[in-house]
Amino acid sequence: MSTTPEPVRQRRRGPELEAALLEAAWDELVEVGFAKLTMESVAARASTGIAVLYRRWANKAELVLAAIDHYRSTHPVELPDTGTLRGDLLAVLTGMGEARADFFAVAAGAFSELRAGTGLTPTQMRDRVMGEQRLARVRSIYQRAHDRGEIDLHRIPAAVLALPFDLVRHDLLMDLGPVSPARIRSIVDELVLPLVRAGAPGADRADARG
Amino acid sequence: MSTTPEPVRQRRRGPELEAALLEAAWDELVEVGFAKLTMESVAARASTGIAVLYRRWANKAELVLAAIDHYRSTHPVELPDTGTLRGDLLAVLTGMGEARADFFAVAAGAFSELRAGTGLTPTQMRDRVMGEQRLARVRSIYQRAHDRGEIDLHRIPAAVLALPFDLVRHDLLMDLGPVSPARIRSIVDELVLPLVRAGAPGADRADARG
DNA sequence: CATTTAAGAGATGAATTACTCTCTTGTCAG
DNA sequence: CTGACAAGAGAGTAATTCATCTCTTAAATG
Repeated sequence: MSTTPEPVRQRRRGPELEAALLEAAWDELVEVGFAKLTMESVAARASTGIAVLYRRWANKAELVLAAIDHYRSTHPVELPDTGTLRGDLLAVLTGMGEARADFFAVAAGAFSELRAGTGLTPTQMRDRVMGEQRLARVRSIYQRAHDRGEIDLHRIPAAVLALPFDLVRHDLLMDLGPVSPARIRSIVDELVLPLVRAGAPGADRADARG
Repeated sequence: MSTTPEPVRQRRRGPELEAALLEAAWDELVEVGFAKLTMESVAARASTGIAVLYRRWANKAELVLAAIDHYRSTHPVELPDTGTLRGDLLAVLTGMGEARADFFAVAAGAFSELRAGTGLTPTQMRDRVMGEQRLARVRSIYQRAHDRGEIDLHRIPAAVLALPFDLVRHDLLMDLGPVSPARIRSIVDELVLPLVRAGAPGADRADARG
């Protein structure tokens, strides 16, 4: 009976509190957007006071930037391994559409105001918000397809490799909502696969074989 | 000597004044963005008072929306006729990159704040700002190529036709600046043309001819 | 247990700004 | 020439909100 008296924590502290603050800020961004987000609305949503926010971030722009970073790093796009290039592309684009729908809606809305608040150039701002990875992380998908002999990587233009991700990003920005499975299948089957197969091993004039 | 005394107009009126107001608002949008644009800054730039603005537009959101409309309709994307699909695409994409660089930078920045101010949904907002044309206007380029026998229009997926414009739009949104000629050539020569030729007249298995 | 740190709560200052109202005067219609 | 309309100029209001500061008290540290 004399076990630890279970310390009913009444106050969050450190990383736990910080995560709660950033999530509150993110939720405010999604619901009301950058302009209508106030330090008080974030503090109220996190059930705390604005002093707690200013103790960590110098101003609204810094807080929002940190909230965007936090969301991106806690909601990564999964890199699948299905065994085929087509399967990998369908999976990663679907994951990207889901994991990044809110992200692009928020980032697009806060972009120019954040620039004004931080003094960064458009390019700096984009790299800061997007994580400046772009093609880098997904390259492994193409590398595996190359190793399997599905494609000849060094014969495929970079524009082709970036194409599916550019288009999903485009759709996310234009619709500010999820990308339909039909659209993803169209991108893969009608655009990417025909283009990569034009440069597939032994496919220079592939059809001339028959 | 008794010619008309050349009425030195001291006050702009009607359409002339309205155009000056909308251009002043647009310039403010480009220079300082939506958040930092104030009714007073627009009025000052147009050398008038804010009452003149409120006599025409009920609030800041309406003014900005009108300024965006005005810019789009006074800066249309040229639809060239060069005689070849490749030439037409290069020309129209170049024109789009130039005529729409500022446009996307401004529209992206004002988007979410405008939504809050007007109460429109994201899709309504997009159609309002973009003019909901998208593919419609440029279809004539493909139609002419079809009539010349360059392509077989009804065998080409819609995603292929939209591709170049989606990508230029993507680049404009991501870089918030002009699209390089090299990138446009890459889009046309490495992506669009290989895809449309896959569906060109008598090209099902074209290379089997040789 | 004593000490330090920071969380919770909120009052306050200062600046910005959307929007209204007033008044004078130039411009157009009849 | 006259009357209606709106441009030009600006004062003023009301609300919002970023940011600072104070004070009490819970929780971590040794």
